[in-house]
Amino acid sequence: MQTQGKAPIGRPRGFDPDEALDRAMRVFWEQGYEGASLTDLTRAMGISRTSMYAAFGSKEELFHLALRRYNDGPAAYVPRALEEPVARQVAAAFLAGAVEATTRPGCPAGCFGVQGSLAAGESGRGARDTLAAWRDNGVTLLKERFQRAVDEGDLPAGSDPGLLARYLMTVANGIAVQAAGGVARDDLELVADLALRQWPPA
Amino acid sequence: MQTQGKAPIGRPRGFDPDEALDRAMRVFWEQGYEGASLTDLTRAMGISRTSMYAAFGSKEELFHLALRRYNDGPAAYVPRALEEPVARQVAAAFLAGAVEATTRPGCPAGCFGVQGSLAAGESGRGARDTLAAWRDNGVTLLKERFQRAVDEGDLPAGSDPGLLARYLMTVANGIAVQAAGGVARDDLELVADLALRQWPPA
DNA sequence: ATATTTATGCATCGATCGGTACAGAAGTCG
DNA sequence: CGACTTCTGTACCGATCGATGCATAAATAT
Repeated sequence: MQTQGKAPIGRPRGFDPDEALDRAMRVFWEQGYEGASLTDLTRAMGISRTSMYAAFGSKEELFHLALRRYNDGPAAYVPRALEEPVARQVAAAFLAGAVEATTRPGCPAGCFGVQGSLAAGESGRGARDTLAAWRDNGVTLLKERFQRAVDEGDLPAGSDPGLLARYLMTVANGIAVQAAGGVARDDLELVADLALRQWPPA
Repeated sequence: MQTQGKAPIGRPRGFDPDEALDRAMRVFWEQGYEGASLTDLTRAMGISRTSMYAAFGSKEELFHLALRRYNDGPAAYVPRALEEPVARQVAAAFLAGAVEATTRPGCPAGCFGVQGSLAAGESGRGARDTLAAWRDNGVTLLKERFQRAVDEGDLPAGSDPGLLARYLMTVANGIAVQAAGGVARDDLELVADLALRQWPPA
């Protein structure tokens, strides 16, 4: 057997789907779901409308794939933060990651998961709800991690894991809004530090 | 002289501009600048396209007027908070107002000043920049108030008014994003309380 | 070789976008 | 009463929206 696995039937693609998806992610990130037209997207992706539809299905499916790519790429700081040994470090890594991801030099300012579709007309409801669910999933992950921290004793017994998780996500989302408005990374790092000053003592 | 001032020349308006602007504000609030079509807007306002353009100029001018109306209405908690006697009460009133305004039962969830236009395509850049400037103005107002608080001694001498202002606006914006995603008022009130737990002692 | 399968480029679809021209309606002026 | 001014409803503008039909190109399969 040949592990190469090459030679798919039919005419081969003239572009790299990963690269194209990456470009699309950036356009959605910068302009939002409704603000990104098919013309904007395909121009950035370097392919025709036909090729986009053949490869990704539709604008909304492309958006979903772009979100997954964002989740696995720029937002990968979330699962990494969850792996920190104690709750306080989880919180610090989470906010530091949020600041870093929303003020990355070569990328659009802000968070895909926020400005990708926060408010929308009829056509953007799907994207909006998808992002809301994505953010809420982040809260759930943090909550479960902090519950574990309570069990392990690195959070006081009286702590409310759900509230701490919600609080962190709120600050991170606020950082995303500030970043989208052009606030500098240094300023947001100070904000993140301040937000952690009230963190429950270990 | 007659203080009545009535009898403007020409055919009188068949609608109340204030009421119409209020309806438009809600549509922008709920759907964002780009997500709100002229059809959506005029239907909610109860007038024709022609009447809207005659009275308000354009979609973008209507948006600006809607922002002013939001600023003077749902966002009036900001200047009220600034009038609190000491910094801590200013901060508490500001966040409490943010929670109240973004989770008001009869109004769209979230903040007009955030979701009205956070990311946008070419056509929505004006609206986006206008909102970013509006938010930044809020930071400036808070900063000046906290500078005064330092001078008056109800904030420690080493405090950074700009940082405290930026922090509060960040939390408020995060609350707005959470609210837009459907998080309940009670939960956000707890988040606001937690955000203030580290406030510098008087 | 021919058939089959898939991708591409071009042209275009109907719908909707923001914005207006125009005629008539509804008032105040003289 | 007209004359003038302003507002309203209809019908429509060119542009753009997301999405496709179709002929052709480029690969494998037989």
